[in-house]
Amino acid sequence: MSLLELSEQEIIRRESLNELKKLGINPYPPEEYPVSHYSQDIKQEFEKNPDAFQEVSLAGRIMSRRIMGSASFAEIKDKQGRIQIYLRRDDLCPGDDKTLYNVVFKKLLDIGDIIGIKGFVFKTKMGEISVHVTSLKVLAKSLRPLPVVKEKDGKVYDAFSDPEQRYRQRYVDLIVNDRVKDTFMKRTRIINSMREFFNDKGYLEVETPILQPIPGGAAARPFITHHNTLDIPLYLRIANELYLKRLIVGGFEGVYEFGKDFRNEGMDRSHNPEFTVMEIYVAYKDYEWMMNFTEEMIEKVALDLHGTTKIEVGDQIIDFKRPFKRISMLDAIKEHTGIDISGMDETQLRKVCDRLNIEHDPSMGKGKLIDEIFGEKCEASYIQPTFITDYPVEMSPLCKKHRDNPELTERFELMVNGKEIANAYSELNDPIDQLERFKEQLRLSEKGDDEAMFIDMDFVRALEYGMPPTSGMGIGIDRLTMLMTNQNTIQEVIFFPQMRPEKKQERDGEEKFTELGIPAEWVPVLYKAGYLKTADLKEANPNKVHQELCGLNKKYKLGLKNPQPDEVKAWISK
RNA sequence: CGGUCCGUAGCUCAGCUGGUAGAGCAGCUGACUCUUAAUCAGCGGGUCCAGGGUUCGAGUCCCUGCGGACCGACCA
Repeated sequence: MSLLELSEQEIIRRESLNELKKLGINPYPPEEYPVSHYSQDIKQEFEKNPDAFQEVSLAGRIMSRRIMGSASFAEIKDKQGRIQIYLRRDDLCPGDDKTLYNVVFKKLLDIGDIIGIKGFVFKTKMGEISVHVTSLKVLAKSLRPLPVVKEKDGKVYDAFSDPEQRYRQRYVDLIVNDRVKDTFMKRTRIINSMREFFNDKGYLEVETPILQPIPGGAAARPFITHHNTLDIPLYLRIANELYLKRLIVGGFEGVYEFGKDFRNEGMDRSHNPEFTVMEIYVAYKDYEWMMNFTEEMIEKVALDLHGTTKIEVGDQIIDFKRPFKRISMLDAIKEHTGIDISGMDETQLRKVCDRLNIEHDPSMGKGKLIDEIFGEKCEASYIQPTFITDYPVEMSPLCKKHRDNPELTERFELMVNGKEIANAYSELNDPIDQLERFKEQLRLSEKGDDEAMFIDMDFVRALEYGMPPTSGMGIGIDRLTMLMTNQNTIQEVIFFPQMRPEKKQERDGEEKFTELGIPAEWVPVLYKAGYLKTADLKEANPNKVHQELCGLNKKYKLGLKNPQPDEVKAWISK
C-alpha cells in the first residue's frame, strides 16, 4: 500500500511500528500472555480483600491516555470492561534506561494498541480503583485511529453513531460502544436459556439441511443456488419445518433446531435476508399444550435474562408473567372492527376490506384477505403477550384443521408489542389432507401468489408412513432478542447485518499506466493527484500534471526523482 | 417504490442572503509525579460524496447520479 493512500495519523502509527521494531520490540509477539485478572472482577473485589490483588496481570486495549510528564494514567479495556492503569516512569523503569516509559509508552503507543501489564491494584486519591503498572508488554500495534468516545456522568461525547459504519465495521462498534457487546451477550443468554429448557425436558437438538431441493415449510421467496456435480438448482431453506417433522415420523419424540433461514425479500428495520429461528416439534402434543409450553419458555427467558418478568420495551412495560391472554383470530377481528367474518366467502371478505379501506387484489385468497384484515386492524394493538388462535384454513397449509370447526386450524401466533414472535400448530399429519392442501397452494400460485408453497412429495410420503399427533412451534430469535434487549432494529441484534456492498472507486491498474511509459513508482502519485484512469490523463494539461507530481513528491517527502516536463508530456501524448 | 432529511478533517459536527474552509475530540511538539471529557502553550491535518450546470466567483444555488437515515407502501 502506498503511503499516499493513508491519512496522516495512519502514517504516524506505521512509523511508530517501525520505531518499535528498531528498539527490538516485536509489535506482534507470538507467545502467550498469561492473564490473571479481569477489570470488573478487580473493581468489585479489591476493597473486600486488597491483599489478593498485589500481583495482577491483565491484557487489553488502550482506550485513553492522560500523560503528566513522568507519570500517566490510561484506561485499558478487556473482555469485562475498562479499568484505569497508572504508570510512573521510575517504577516502570527502575534502572537508568527510561526508554520503555519515555519512548515506548509516551511516543510509540497509541489509543487502540493492545498491551499486557503486570502490577498491583490500588485506589487513587480520587477514589478510582486502578492498577499500578510495574511492567508492560506490547501485544499488538493498531495502525488505524479509533473513534474516541468519551463519557462523563453518563453523558456520551463524540459517539461513534453512524449506523452504516457501525454495522459495516462492527468490530469498531464493539470496541468503542460498550453497550453493543452487552446486547450480543444477552442474545446468547436467551438462546442458552431456551436450549436449557428443551434439554431439561429431554428433547433432542438436531441439524437439518440448509440446502434444499424444495424450499418448504413457509410462504416466502427463496434464494436459489446451483449444485455443480448434481447439476440441479438448490434453495436456501426458508424454514426447518418439513425436515423436523420427518424426524418425528422417524420416531424422535421431541426435536428442536436453532438455525438460519433465508428469505429473498426486503431488508428493513425488522427484516434481514438471513435470520435465526428456533423450531421445535413434540409428538403426542397439541397446540393447547404448546401454548402452555411457549409461555413457560418465554417467562423463563425473561427471568433468566432480567430476573423479572417485567421488561421495558420502548415506552412500554411488557410483562411476560404467565398466563398470557388468549383470543381467537375471528374474535380479535370482531373486537377491533365490530364485524363478524365467520363463515364469509371470498366476495363477502372483499367487501369487508373495501369497507375498512384495506387494499386487496385478485391474487389474494380467503386466507390472505383475513390475514390482511387482522394485520391492518388488530395486530398492532397487542402489546402485552397475547396468543392469537384458530387461523383460517387457507393460510395454514401445514396445520391440522380445528377439532370444532373445519374452516379453521389449530394454530396460534404469539403477539408481543404489536408483532408476531412465535407461530405454532397442531401439525397436520393426515397425508391425504396434506396433499390436498399443497394442491390448493399450487392453485394460489397459478393465480399469481409468488409465495405459495411448493409441493414436497417426499414429505407427503413421510406422512403416509404415519406421523404421531404432534405440535410444533417456531420462534424468531432475532425478534425475540430485539424485544428482550429493547432494541428497535434487527440490525442491532445481528452482528453483521446484510449491507449493500461498499463501492470502490474505479481506477485503472498500474499496468495501464506503465504501458504509457510511466514509471511504476509514480502511479500512486497520479492516483493521489486524482488521475484514476489513463483516460483522465489524456485530457489533462501536461504542465499542470508535472507540477502536481513534483508538488506531491515534495509534500510527502517521497524522495522520487522528479520527471522532466517533456517526459510528462510524452506520457500524456502516448 | 413514494415522501422528508443528510453526505465537510481519523471521530462528532458548525459553516447565514454565493466572496481565501471552522470548532471540539483524536494526532504532532513541548510543560506537568494521583489524573479521569486531565490541564496549559504551540503546530499540522480537507478530492467539502461524484459528475454536470448557473456565475467574475459554488461547501453554499440548480440538475443528474451514488451512498445513508427517517417515515410510509409492499413484504414475514
